[in-house]
Amino acid sequence: MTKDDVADALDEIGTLLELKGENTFRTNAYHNAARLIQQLPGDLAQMVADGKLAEVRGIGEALALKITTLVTTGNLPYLEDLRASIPAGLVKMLRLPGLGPKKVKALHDLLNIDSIEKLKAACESGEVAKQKGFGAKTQTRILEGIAYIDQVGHRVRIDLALPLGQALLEQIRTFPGVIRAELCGSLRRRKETVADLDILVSSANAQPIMDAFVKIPEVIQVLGQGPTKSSVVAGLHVHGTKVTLQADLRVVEDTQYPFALHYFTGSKEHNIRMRQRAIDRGLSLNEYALANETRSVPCKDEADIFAALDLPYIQPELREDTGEIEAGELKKLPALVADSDIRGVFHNHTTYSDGTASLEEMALAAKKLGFEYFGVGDHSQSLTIARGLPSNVVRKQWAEIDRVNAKLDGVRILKGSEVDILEDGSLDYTDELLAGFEYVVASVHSHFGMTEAEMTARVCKALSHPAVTMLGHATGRLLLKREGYKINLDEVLKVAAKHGKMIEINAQPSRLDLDWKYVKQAKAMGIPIVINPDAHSTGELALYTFGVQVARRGWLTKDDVFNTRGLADVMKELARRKQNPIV
DNA sequence: GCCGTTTTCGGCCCGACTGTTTTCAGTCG
Repeated sequence: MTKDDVADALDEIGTLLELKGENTFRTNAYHNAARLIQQLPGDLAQMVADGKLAEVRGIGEALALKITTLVTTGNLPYLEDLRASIPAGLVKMLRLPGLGPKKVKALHDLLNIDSIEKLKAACESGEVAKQKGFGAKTQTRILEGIAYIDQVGHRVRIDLALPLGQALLEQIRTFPGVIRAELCGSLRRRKETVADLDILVSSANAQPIMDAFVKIPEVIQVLGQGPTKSSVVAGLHVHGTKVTLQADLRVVEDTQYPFALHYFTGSKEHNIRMRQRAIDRGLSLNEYALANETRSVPCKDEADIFAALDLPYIQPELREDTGEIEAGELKKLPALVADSDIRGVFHNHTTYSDGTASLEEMALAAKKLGFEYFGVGDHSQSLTIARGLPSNVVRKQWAEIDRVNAKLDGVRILKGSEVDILEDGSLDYTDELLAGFEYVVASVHSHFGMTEAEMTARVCKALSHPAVTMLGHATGRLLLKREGYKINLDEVLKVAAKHGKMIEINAQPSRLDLDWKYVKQAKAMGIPIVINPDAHSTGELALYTFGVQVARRGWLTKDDVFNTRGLADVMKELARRKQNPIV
């Protein structure tokens, strides 16, 4: 059982207990434990075996026992019993906006409703509105929610959400009376996907801004409008995709803005820690102030708030309560890598395989972005669907690279390949041909259905090959579409560290693996990370920025990322690795 | 369910908005 599986089980227990009407502090303990497990570094089974589980703050005797049962047996009778006692439809009903555990439980107790279908029928017949605590508006809202959940009740990738957020923000900034305005929430923390947009504005007069906001052309529906907070559904076409998201706008006084900015940036878990920190110092922190009955600490920006709580400024990407508070106390927060640190890229495609631009076009586009090197990583021969290169074409490409390099100025093409890791873990070219590349990206593109043990062994075998420089997209996931293949990344990282291999952050916004939680782990193990756009066109080279965001969420500094090095340094290191592979 | 130099019991972050209410519970973030 993976950490994610265990976390899912604990989350489910928390949710089911909520539906039973349990004390929220108890249910929160489960949700909190789920988060802790997910972000735990190292091997969970090993921790369980060593009896180290209860040492984690937030996991006590009861949770340690349940987690141990889950990890060692693969299931948990306590969860099975809970599931059996609560209809699965109730959990689905929780996804409807405006319906929480209390209302879902009431609907079940009063009207025996245990599915969205039954709920819809009961609303349409007017039964729901007759119940105590419910009314006509709630009934309508539920029906709207059932329709809404099909359209927008889902998460959206950051590359699609960001343009919509920025479109709204730009218009809001032109409203009269707006002093400061920013996108907050998970978008500001640069999560891979977001569920909604949080927009914060400071102004002396909120009402006109509220009124103007709901009239923005992108606004499809107004969900709610109060004196300082409005919620809408907004939509925009981004690269041909219709993006629809809920957007919440909050307006505060300008003196309150830093507190609100911090508050609405989250994460919730980070905020709870910060609040606790304020309480420890005899103060109360909320979205308006850091104060108590006798005094209020003025803060002109977020840095002042952190300083008032004896912390250095913490970048939004780190605010997940995964150690940033503790690192801040010790003055050990990383100086995060930035877009401007990236000097080149390694994993890209040209017209030789499934790219849309020539070698020279790609190299010139890379130069335009300020890169010193452009690494070609076209597909290898067995990936015929992507026109993988047979060995004779590889040699032809090398000759062209030499010709183009001879006339290029200020950018150099590096001879690489994205070599398939075959079913048995061997590589898709002969050792002789592999020796001719300046570097090799090894990736899995086939047989996704293997067991975890098989896939782990396959990738680990490839990583032990001396010709391999780095591992390409580590899990093969497609965000919001397809789970990655089953693989034990803890084991893969161990093998990568042992053989001195690098691991890629694939910057395609639809992929973004290695996931940031493992990026952090890889850094701790001393594994160099490479940020690759996996560009199939000149325009896609710019996607590297989404990889930088993952790197930042994974606490990486410039020194942790291989492609922040200049051309001379990179060529020297690649040559050194070829001379002395660690096997 | 967790946690403890105020502790092994009694706390556990906090405010806006909505709808169904005559003062507040539930939901949401």
